[in-house]
Amino acid sequence: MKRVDSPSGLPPKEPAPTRQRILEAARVEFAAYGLAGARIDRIARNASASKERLYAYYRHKADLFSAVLELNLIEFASAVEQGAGESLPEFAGALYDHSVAHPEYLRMIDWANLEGQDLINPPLALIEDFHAERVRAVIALQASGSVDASWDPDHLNALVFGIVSCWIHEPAAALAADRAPDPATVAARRASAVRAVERLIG
Amino acid sequence: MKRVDSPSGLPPKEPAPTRQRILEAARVEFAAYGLAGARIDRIARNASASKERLYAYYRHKADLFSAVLELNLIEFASAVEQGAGESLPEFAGALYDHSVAHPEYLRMIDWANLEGQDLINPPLALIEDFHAERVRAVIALQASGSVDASWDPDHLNALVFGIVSCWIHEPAAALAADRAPDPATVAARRASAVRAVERLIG
DNA sequence: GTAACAAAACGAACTAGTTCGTTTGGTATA
DNA sequence: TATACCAAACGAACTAGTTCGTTTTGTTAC
Repeated sequence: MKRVDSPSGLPPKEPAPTRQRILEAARVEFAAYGLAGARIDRIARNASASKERLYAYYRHKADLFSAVLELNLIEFASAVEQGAGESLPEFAGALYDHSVAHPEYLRMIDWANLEGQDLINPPLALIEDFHAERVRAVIALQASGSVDASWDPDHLNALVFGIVSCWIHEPAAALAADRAPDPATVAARRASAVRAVERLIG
Repeated sequence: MKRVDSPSGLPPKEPAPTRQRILEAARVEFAAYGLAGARIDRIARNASASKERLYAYYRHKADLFSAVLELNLIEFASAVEQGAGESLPEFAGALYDHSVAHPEYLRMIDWANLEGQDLINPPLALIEDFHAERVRAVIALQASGSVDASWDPDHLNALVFGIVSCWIHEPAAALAADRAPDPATVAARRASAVRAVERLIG
């Protein structure tokens, strides 16, 4: 019997090796439920894989969590560095857009923050690299004169991050958000975040 | 035989009714491990109470979580309204101080944000009340001319919240914080947060 | 004071369901 | 044959929640 992965004449559609399907399913699961709340059986089922395979590729649940976190950090960093060059307000806007389009990334970071304090062996280095690069970018902007040089670049970086993600963490905004993105609100918030950063650097 | 609650001549030391000891232990447990990660047995043990008593006072685990969240929100709101009146930067400073002295409150809010989306029956109203009050305060400050009136008060409120808590959520700062508060850093961050808010309202 | 009573609490065992991680037997592919 | 895989099941530990007999504590009446 032949493989029927691509029924029509469509491109081969690389059948997504089992390992990656598992990682992808784990990504969804961990972002939604965190480490303690995630269920291995659910990950395997959603990956259309067997648990036997899951444990063939990842030793522990925490191992898989760590792999997801690592992948997320890499993708997040690369996505962020796209809209990085120009100005800090533009960067904030790009970051905001990304967080709206892909909330899983910030969720995963929050989970790691709350319950992953121990199992951040490879991820930790990634975080530090990413952070260092961002701080370098801020320093460069300060040197170029477009950003107030009296700010501690480390602090300014954190502030931008905090401003962009404020609606995700502010209780009223976050809990009221039972499936109600509302394009107009999103746009208005984006504008406020950008404006806030503009004021900071002025 | 006489009561031997206070061995020495110290004040009676109201022996903390079981129910409250349970609530207090649950507070610590949930703030540390979240809803899914918390262990009922551990709560009972740390409360020096029996599980029988725990379930006599609270129906479910989620019930207890909800009670903890509610208590936290009430205390947080009242603590916050202390340093509320004056200026927005001062308010931000007070909020920052509180978050440093009592990180459990923001942790609990984060947990609720991530995994408590369903069980926020009484808490939700509290959050909305607290939010409404904060927004009113911002509007008053705008009317008095001390805060730029062109800001959406709702947004400004969220921004202040995001600025104050940015070091809690920024990955590098949060994960690097393996028991390293460092008074000087804390003070510098506080100053930056206050300064950031000053720039926003100017 | 003390006997009687009830509420609050203890503690230990127990139920029933869940969950991680492992194993086993079997199929398909190269 | 060897590798990758699956479906199913299993075991052991864990967990929420319950039950029950006993003890402590506070109150009320005598």
